[in-house]
Amino acid sequence: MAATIRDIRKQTGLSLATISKYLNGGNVLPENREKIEASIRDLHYEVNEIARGLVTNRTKTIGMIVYDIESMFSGVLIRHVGDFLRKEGYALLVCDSCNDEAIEADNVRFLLNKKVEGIVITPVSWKADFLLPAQHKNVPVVLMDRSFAGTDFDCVKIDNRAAGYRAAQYLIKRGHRRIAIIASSVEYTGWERYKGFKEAMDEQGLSLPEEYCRIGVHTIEFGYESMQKLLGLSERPTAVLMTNYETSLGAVMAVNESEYDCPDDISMMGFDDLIMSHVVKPKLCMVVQPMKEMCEKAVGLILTQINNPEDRPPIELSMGTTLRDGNSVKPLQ
Amino acid sequence: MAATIRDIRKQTGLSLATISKYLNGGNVLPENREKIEASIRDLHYEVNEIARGLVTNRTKTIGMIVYDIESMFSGVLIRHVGDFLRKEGYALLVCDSCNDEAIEADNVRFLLNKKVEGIVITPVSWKADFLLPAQHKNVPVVLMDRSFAGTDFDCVKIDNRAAGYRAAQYLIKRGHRRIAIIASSVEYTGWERYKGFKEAMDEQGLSLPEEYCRIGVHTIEFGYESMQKLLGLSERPTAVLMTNYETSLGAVMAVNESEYDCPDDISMMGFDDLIMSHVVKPKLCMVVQPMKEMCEKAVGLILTQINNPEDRPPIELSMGTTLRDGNSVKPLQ
DNA sequence: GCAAAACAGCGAAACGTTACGCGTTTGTTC
DNA sequence: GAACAAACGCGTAACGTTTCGCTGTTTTGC
Repeated sequence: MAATIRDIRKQTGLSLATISKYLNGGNVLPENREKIEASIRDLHYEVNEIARGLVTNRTKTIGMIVYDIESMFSGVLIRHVGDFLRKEGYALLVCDSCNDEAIEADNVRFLLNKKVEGIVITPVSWKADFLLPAQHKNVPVVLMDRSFAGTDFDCVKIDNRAAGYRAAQYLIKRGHRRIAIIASSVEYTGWERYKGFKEAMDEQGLSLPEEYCRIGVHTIEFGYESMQKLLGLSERPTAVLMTNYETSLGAVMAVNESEYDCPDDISMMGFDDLIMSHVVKPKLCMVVQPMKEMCEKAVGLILTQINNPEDRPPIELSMGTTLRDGNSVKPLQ
Repeated sequence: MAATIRDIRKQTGLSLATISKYLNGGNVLPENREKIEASIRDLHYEVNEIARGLVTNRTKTIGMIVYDIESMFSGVLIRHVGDFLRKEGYALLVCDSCNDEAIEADNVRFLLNKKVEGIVITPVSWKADFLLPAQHKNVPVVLMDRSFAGTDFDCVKIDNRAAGYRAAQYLIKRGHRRIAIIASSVEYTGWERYKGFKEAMDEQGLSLPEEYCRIGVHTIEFGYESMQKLLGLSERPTAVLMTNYETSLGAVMAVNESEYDCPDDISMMGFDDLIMSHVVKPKLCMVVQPMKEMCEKAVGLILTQINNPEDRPPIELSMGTTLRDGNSVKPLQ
C-alpha cells in the first residue's frame, strides 16, 4: 500500500543503500539528492518506523508509569514529559499503576514487551525489585518524585526533607506552637517531608503529640478523615501541614464541611500548587515543586542514558521548592 | 542478545513455522508443545513485537489525543481508555493538543507515523480536515465527548442537548426565573448544551437577557470572569448554569472570593462530577457523564473497526446523563 | 603529476517474525 | 488393507529498513 524505498529505487535508479543514507542525513550527490526528494514527494513516501526499529533496535518510544493517573500531579507530569520528548521525536506510552504494586510490576513488563527505550516512573513500590527486568534488559529508568534508598537509578525529585523543614518553619515563625501534620507513610516522599518537619519542630523544642501525627495513605479520604479527627480533639492544633496534594484536598474538604473556619480557627498549609488549589477557599499557602523543570531534567536524563549507554553512577537530582503565600495561615499575635 | 525463535529451533529441532504456529495458538503435537515450552522457559524467550508488527502490519498500539491533558476530564478518560485497551493487549500512546488546532493536526501525523492502529480523540477543531490523513490511511478514528456535524467517524458522547435541557428544568422547577448560563462556544459540546438550555427556557416562556448569556472559551479563567460579571449586574440572576468542568470551577472560585454566598445569594449548577467537585464548598449540583461507560464504548468501537474493517456507516453513541444533587441550588418558594 | 585519502555508490546480508503451499504422518472407514 | 481425510510439520519467501565491505571516482597535498 504505502510507498517503500524500493519504489524510490525504481523511480530513481539508485540503490537502497544510497537512499537509506540520504534518509539518515548522509552525504549524497546533489543531483541524486534532488532525484530522491522529487520521488519522495511524488510517492508521499514516509519512513516505516517499525521496519527501521527492527534493524536499529530503537523504537523512539519511552514508557511512563504513574502511580495514579487520576491524580492531577500525574496529569501535569505526563504533559510536560510528553512535550519534551516530542521535541526529540519520541512518543510516550502511558501506564497507570492505580496505586497498586502488582499492576506496577505488570506495567514494567508490558512496556518492556513494547520495546520502549526507557522508562520514566513515579513508583508505588518502596523496593526496586519490580524494576529488575528493565535493568536486566539494559533499559534505562528514571524515577520521578519518589525514590528508594540505595538503588542505582537516576532520579529527579525535590528536596523533600528541606521542603518539610521550611514549611514547619513558616508556621512556627508565625507563632504557631501546636502544629499537626498529615503525611503519607506509603512512599518515601511522605516520610522525608515528615522528617524535615519533625526536625524543625525539635529544633524549636516543640512537642509533637502522637494524636497530632496523622501518618497514613496518600488519598483524599485519608486527608479528610485525618482533619476531622484533628478538629475533634479537645486540644485542637492551631495549624496543620498536609504533605501532599491529595491529603491537602481532603483536609480542605473536612474544614469546609465543619463548623470551623480557616484561617480563623485553624491554619492550613498544603503541598503542590496544582490548579485545584486556586479554586478552594481559602487560598492555600503551599510548598510548590518546579514541575516543568523536573520533567525537563527527567527527559534529559533518560535521553543521555539512551544515547550514551556508558556505565556511570546514578544521578540524583534534588530540586528546590518555593513557598507560595495564600491566606490560609493566620499569624498568632 | 535476547532469544529468538531461531534459538528455539536450535534447541528443539523443530522448524520456525511450527514454533510460530505454537506462539499464535495453533495446534502442535503434545510432545512438541512441551519441547517448545521448555525451551521458552529455558531461554526466557519473548516474542519480539516489532518484528511481528513488521510482517503483520499491526502494532497493537492505539493513539489517544486529548484537547488538554491538564484538564481532569482528560485524565479520567486516559485512565479508562488505557485500562480497557490493556485488557486487549493494546498500548496507549498519549498526545496533548494543548487546546491548539495546529498541535492537534501535528499529533495526528505523529501518531500515524508511529503506526497506531486507531485513534481516539477529544478534538479541539470544529472541522474534520485534520483527520483526513488518518482516513486516507484507513486508520479508524473514534471521537469522544465532542464531534463535528456530518462527518463519518464513530463517536461516543452524551446527549448534550438533553443534558442542557434537564439542567435548566431542574432550576426552573425549583422556582428560578432569572437564570444565567456560562458556556463555551469553542466546541460543539458547549453549543449543544446551550441549545438544550435555551429550549427549556423558551418552553417556559422565560427570557434570557443578553447579559445572562456568557458564551466564551473553555477555561477556568473564563468561568471566573463570567461569574464576576454576573455578580456585578444590577439585576443579578438567581441561578447560574456552568456547562463544563473548567468553567464550573472558575465560577465557584469567583463566588467564593466574592461577598455573595451560594446558595443563599446565588444558586449554581455545574457539569462533570470529577473529584474536584467534592472539595469545593458548597457541594455542587451537577450533570454527570458516565465516563467509564463512554470509554468502554469508545474502546469497543475502535477495536471492532480494527478487527472488522468492513465499510459501514459511522456509529454515533449518545449516552444519557444523570443529575447529582448537592446543596448549591436553593429552592425559591 | 602521483600516491594517498576521502567520497559516493552498490549488492547483499542482516533484523525476527509470519504466511503460503506443499509434503508426510496418522487415523478412520469400508 | 486400500483409500482418503485430517492433522501436523517444513522450507522459504516475504515485511521495509539499515549496515557492512567493497569498488570505483574524485579530491588533496606535496
